[in-house]
Amino acid sequence: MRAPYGLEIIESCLSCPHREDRLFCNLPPPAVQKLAAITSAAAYPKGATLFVEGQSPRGVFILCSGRVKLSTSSADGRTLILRVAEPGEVLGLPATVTEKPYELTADVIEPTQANFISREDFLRFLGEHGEAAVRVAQQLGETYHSAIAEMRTIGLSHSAGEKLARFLLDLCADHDEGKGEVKLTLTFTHEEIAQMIGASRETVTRVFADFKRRQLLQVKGSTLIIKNKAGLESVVGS
Amino acid sequence: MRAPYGLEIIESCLSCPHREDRLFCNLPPPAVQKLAAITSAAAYPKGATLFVEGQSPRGVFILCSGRVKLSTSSADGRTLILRVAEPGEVLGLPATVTEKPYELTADVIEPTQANFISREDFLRFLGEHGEAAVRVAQQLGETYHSAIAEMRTIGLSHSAGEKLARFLLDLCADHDEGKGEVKLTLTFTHEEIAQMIGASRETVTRVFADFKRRQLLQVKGSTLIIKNKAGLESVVGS
DNA sequence: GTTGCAGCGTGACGGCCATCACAGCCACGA
DNA sequence: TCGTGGCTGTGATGGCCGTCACGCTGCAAC
Repeated sequence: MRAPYGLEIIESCLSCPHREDRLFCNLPPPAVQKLAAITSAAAYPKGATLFVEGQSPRGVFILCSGRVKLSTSSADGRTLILRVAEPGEVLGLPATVTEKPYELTADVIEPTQANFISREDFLRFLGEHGEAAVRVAQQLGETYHSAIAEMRTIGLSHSAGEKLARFLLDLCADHDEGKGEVKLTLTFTHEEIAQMIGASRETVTRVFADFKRRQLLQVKGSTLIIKNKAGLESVVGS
Repeated sequence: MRAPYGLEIIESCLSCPHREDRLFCNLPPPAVQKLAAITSAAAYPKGATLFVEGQSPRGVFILCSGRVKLSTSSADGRTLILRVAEPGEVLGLPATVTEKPYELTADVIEPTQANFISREDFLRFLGEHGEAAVRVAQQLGETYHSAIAEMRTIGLSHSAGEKLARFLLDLCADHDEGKGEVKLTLTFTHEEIAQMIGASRETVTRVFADFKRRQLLQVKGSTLIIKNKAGLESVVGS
């Protein structure tokens, strides 16, 4: 799935395979050059933290490879995971453009390479290149969309089963458009899923067991097979 | 609070008192003129609907006066209210810039006057005026912020009391920075509050009763007095 | 007036689920 | 080879809160 990037990617992450379909593709050459000039690349090990909720924004991170968990947590230690960012996404954008504190915490869960652009440079760049600002607005709109989707799975369902079903169907939608039977690799622990859907770890385990019993899905190691998508959908609409 | 606008506001809503601190203030004169040219004003009665979740985006609405409820709802009739937009806000922005369906439904709850700009005109305008695109990005960032805040009140709390306390404290933060005792007018029914915090109407009633009993707040008609803000905060952090 | 309706207050009941507690299991390293 | 730590599975328990049901108030229309 993801290419085994060598170190050279650090030199020029702008040439990574994700750029063509992402934020700053197809900008006029001078803009791309300017962007390259203010960009600095770095590698982050698993467990590293790009930024923390409440910090004043240092700038944006453009993900080249790896995966980053975006979460918020309350004083008493409860955590809510909003989403897991994949290569090509830009992190810290809302906080940077509004110049308000980061609203989320970004933790690396798979070794990651990312380009960093400082707030000052980034804002100046946006001011000088209107086309880029439009792209930024679009990306923000999409981020907002996904936040709303998350709100729906958490806020509009009474039962934990409903929430998990919604979550799994969202996964399907992202990864595959298969009709009858969808196979995907589950890269989350029950604990993490629990924090994404607002439930307890034990409940996730139990609901999974229930779904297996009802032949809705099947788990082999870390691969998960949705046997009956329609069944899951009926769980949602119960 | 809000001035009793006459009909002339429909002619030139751009001169309404909210524009100076909002989206398209301080743009260079040519941009403002262009904006005025593509803007059309209209009045909407209580109960009207500006747009519906799932519709393909027609354009953006700039609120001049009135209040508009932004909500999403599930197949089985449950409704989640995300927020209530006040004069000066721009509605439909994320959907319009991403050219994806509106993700929310906008219902007028107080007679409203709004400026409309069609999607085509708006996108062309953004492309031609980079400064405006930057403003749009900022507004989107702030909308995102508030969505995250909402997620926290719904997702990070176990008890309904916690959710209501969070909700009330957010209200305080918006309207007043008083330290000890905050007075504000509650323009929502229990039902609506329930839909905002993801609870049932009866639970909201009961929790309010509980808070009154514990001297945390006091209700007289439609005015609500937070007697003990610290107390509410301790409810949140329980 | 009175009729209707929208919103609020309150009791009873039952189910879902968070929590605690513990037991297997697997990978990994000493 | 044995520990150790992270993850998963499962039972028992209790409490919160959603739901149903009903009564109350206040307001507006006729």
